[in-house]
Amino acid sequence: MNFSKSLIQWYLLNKRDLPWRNTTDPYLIWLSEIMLQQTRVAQGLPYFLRFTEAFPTVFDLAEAEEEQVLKLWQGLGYYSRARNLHQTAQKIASDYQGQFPQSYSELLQLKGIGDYTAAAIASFAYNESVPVVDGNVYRVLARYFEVETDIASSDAKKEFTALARELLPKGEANVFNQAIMEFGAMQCVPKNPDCNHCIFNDSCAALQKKKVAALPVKSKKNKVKDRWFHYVIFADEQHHTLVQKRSAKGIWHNLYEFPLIETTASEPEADVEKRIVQQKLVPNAIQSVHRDATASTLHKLSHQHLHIDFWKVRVKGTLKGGTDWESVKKLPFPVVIFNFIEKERY
DNA sequence: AATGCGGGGAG
DNA sequence: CTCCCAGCATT
Repeated sequence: MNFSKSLIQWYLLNKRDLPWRNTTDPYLIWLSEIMLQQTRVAQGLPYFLRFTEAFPTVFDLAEAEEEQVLKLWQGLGYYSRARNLHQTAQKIASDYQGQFPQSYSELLQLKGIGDYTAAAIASFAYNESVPVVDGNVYRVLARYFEVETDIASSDAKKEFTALARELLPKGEANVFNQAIMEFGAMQCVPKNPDCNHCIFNDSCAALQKKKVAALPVKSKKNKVKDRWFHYVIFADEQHHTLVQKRSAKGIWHNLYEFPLIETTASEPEADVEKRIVQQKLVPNAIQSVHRDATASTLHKLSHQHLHIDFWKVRVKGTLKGGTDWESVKKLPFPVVIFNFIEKERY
């Protein structure tokens, strides 16, 4: 039996039962695909369940406030996905009467939908014959066919897409695309795959040449930038505090945070304390300033290491624009900040 | 063609 | 610790 037929047969016997596989509703498929970009199924699944409960249809999502969407997305990361999701829902609701476009090329026009996601929706919802190429597909094909092209290079995408297109059985895009990704996620895993119990252990080129661990080739190395965040948690006489929405380009766009003093290097506590007092973040008289030593943490993102301190500042009177703690908890925050908020007792 | 964007799980 | 996950937008 050929590669594709074997793969589909394996899939039908071994596939996981996942909620977005029991539907051809493009809304649900779209939602799952956006959530699963660069995200493991185990991490995305609870979010998918919460989203579909909160927003059963694309109209429900379109009518929501962005803040509510971001709150539900809190902790999943890559928040531009949530913002684009919301924007696109509004476009589908208003320009398309709630009906998703039904072709790969039309789907590709929508915000947040790239080559992979357009192919996934088109094949899963409409069985259009377009190949999906994600991290799983790179790995499975690179190993089985011993493709040594650096998958971080620009032409790798074309090469692997062309290969996947050739392998796509006519009329079976839906099941084949699901199959090759599931195979990559469950069997042909990045580290220490169980090749002894693989259906392709007599035909996989990488296995025969003992190159499984070396494929796929991926060159990328990312430089990590260090940043120092000093968050100021004010508390006035009403036990209210201050939060602000991050509006600048960069991480956590449109999420909330406490007033922030960022330094380009680690600084002595006394210097930071001086900054907090001298910057006059609020007009109120300051009663006390101290760093919450137990809350300090190193938060690691893919490209940044954030050295985060939390400073508690008691002030006299009433903070202008202050918010009570229970209301604060309802806003969308980066997880590292939300973890602090949840531990905090007021 | 490169870079920025999150958070977490596996080894 | 490193790698990488059902990638996309921007430059």
